[in-house]
Parts: sequence; structure tokens; C-alpha cells
Amino acid sequence: MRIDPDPPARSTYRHGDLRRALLAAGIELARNGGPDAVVLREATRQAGVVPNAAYRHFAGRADLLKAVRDTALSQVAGAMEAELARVKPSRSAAVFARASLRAIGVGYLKFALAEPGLFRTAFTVTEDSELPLGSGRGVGTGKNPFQLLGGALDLMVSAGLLPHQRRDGAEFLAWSAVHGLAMLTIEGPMRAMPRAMIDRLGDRVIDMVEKGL
Amino acid sequence: MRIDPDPPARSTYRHGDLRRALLAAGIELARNGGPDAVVLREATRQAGVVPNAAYRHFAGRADLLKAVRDTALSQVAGAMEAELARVKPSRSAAVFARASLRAIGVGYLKFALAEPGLFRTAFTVTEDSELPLGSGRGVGTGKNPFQLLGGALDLMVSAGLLPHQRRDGAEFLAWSAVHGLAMLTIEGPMRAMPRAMIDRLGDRVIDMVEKGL
DNA sequence: AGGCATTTGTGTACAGTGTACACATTCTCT
DNA sequence: AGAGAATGTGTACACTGTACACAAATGCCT
Repeated sequence: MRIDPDPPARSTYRHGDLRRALLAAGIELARNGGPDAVVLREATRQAGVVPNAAYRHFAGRADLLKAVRDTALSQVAGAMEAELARVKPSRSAAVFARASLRAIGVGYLKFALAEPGLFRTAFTVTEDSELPLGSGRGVGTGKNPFQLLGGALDLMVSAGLLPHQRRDGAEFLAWSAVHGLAMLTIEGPMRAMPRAMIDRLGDRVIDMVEKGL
Repeated sequence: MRIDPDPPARSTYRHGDLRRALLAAGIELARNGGPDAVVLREATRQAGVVPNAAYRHFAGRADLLKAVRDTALSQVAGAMEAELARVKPSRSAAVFARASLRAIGVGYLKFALAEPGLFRTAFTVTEDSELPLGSGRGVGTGKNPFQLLGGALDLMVSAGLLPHQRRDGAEFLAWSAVHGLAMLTIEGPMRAMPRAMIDRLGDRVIDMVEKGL
């Protein structure tokens, strides 16, 4: 006697909150398995609904993935905010600026290592959707990752640690260094590197950015 | 009247060089479309062969993708070698070392921008296959990207531009910075940035590495 | 040369995916 | 109460990877 693997689990014809349920399922799928793992039919299955029901709330798989990616990006921003909130105020503007920049980098890396699936999903291509640098606002400050990083860099300029001639576009330099380390460690040839070594490299990368910017 | 879209195109029962043909098709698929675009059935179609024939030469799609990835990695190494070959010898060890390190970075970035699909494929996860840092030897020197970068860093130490205390693991720092820029520009939020600006950022990232290492 | 094992390509089949289209049910608004 | 919109269902199709049995060519051993 086979047990029906898909009990109705729901008596009402209407689901009630299907969009949110599909998005939640999609996020969970992305969490383990990354972007390729967010498969529309599985999301509907978890929501206890027939595959095509998804099309009432998303234009298609790509659209669902985009929604997942946006929340993943917000979580990246959130991780950066959280780390930023931990830097204690200092009398020295220089100390504060450096700590802030470091917090940005550490928050980014921590999230990448803690949630590699979501991190990869956050920075995934989706042919059309342009991801215009202003995506993924954090719940705390309401700023996106680019703005958070920019704020820290402004502090570096104010503190005299970064010549203002080099301020323009500095976001991309700092971002590249930290992003590269994240990618190489979670999906690149440095996977399986012991965590302690990765953390050490993270510190050194941030040192390099501070010094080389 | 429909034309058969799949003419036999081959009279012999045996293909003769199917493995190479499948690999070539896979590379072409990866070139436009990245790792997800290398689909086994399409490769067999281009080789003029039935889908299952592929299983005589590859364990499955994952195995084919791995082969494509390995050649993509070799091409990365080749691009670095090519750029390295262009630095002209100098009486000053410092000048030569800096030029070499820059060539490594420029070669890497050039390839990423010229062949984004292959570049993404080169650094793609494949659950098991560990990609042990020693993959992808270039045809010229026979060295892999990691060794090429290491060589340039050794020159930096010899020239007195990099304290030997900081030599250990320096590959990962330099690599992270350049890799991050490549990723952000080809599949990240900096796509659609004008090429001139990207090139400028490439120079600045390499400056940052030189100075901050 | 003849016979036979091995290699390589074919045919058929199945489960899983995204999604188009018609239909059914429920909600909402007048 | 009834019309129209919103939402979920059923059926269907093309596509994917891949398992299994079969067929044809190759090569090797006597």
C-alpha cells in the first residue's frame, strides 16, 4: 500500500499566500544548491500546488529566480549592516574608518561562506535583468551593498586615509578583491581550503585593499 | 515539404573521432552561453550522432562539462602566457618584475572579457571534481595559471618589491582581486559598463595589488 | 582466412523539466 | 444576485539526461 506522497495539505481551493510560499521555497532551494537548484516545479510541490499555478505569480522560472536573487542580495546587504553595527565608535576618525571598511568586507565574506548557495544566487546572470548596482537594500539602513561600501570609503577619505583623487570608482576595486576571494573559496579552486586559512586570507585581502587603494 | 534537419552527413558507421568532436561542440556551446549551455544532446547533434553515443566517450553530461572546463582553463593559462611573452626584457629587475605581474593580470582579464562564456566555464563548480589548483596547463610553458602567477610573484621578491615574509599565499590575494573584477564585469552588476572604463579599472586593480601586496 | 570478443554507434524508453492552453473554482464589486 | 477578474487545475508538448538492449564495425588469436 503506497502512501500518497503528496497529500492535499490544504482544503481551500485558494492557497492564500502562494507568491510568498513559492518565493520561500525558491530561497530554500537556492540555499542548498545555488541558482541552478531553484526549479519551478519543486517550488510548487513544496507549496502544495500544481506546477502551472506558479504562472499566476511569476512570469516563469527566470522571474522566480530573479525574485530569489533580489532577496539574496538583500541578505548580503543585511550581513554587511550587521557587521557594521558592531564597530564601536572611536575618537579617532582613522580608526573608525578602517574598522568600518573592514566590517564591510568581513560581512560580505562571512555571508558568502555561511550561505554559499544564496551568495552565488545573488550574483548570477539572468540574460536581461540588469541588476543596476542599486539592488538589494538591507533592512537595517535601507542601503544597498554598493552604498554601504561607498559610505565606508567616504570615511576613509575624511580620515585622510584615502586621497580624494582616488576616491572615484574605489568601490569597484575594493569590491573586486573581496568578491574574488569569496568566489574562489566557495566555488573555485580554493574550496576545501581549511576555514582558518580562508579567514586569514580574508584579513590579508582587506589589508591589501586598505593599503593599495 | 520539410527538409530533414538532420541529414546523415556521414556514411561510415563509425564516426572516427567522436570524442574530439563532442568536446569541440561542447567548447563551442560554452563559448556562447557558459557552462549551462553545454548540453549533451546538442553536442551529439552537432557531431551528427545519436544522443547515447556520447556515453561511449564520457560518463555523462558532468564528465563532458569537466572536459570542456579543463580546456577552458588551459586557454586561460595560454592567454596569460601570451601576455607574458610580450614583456620585453629589462636591465632593471624591478621593471621586469612589475611588467610580468601586470602581464599576468592583463592576460587573465583580457581572456575573461574576450571569452566570458569559456571563462565562466573554467571556474564552475562540479560537485565532486576538486580542481586542485594545478589544472589547466598552458601550451606554451606547460605551467598552470597558479604557477605562472607564482613565478611573477617570485620575481617581485627577487626585485625587492615584495618582502619575502609576505610572499606566502600572495597568489591568492592577487588572484582574488583580478578574479573578482573579471566576475563582476562579465556576470555581475558591472556588466554593460563601457569597455574603456573596465580597462581603466583593470589597471587600477593591478596597481592596488602591486602596492597593497 | 575464420571466428569471436571488444568497441562503438543505434533504438527504445522513462523520468524530469519549463511552459502553453483550455477549463474550473473562488473572490470581489456593483 | 450576477458579472468579471483572479487564481488554481488538467492536459499536453518539447526538451533534457540517461538506462538498457541491440547492431555494426574493428581487431585479435588461432
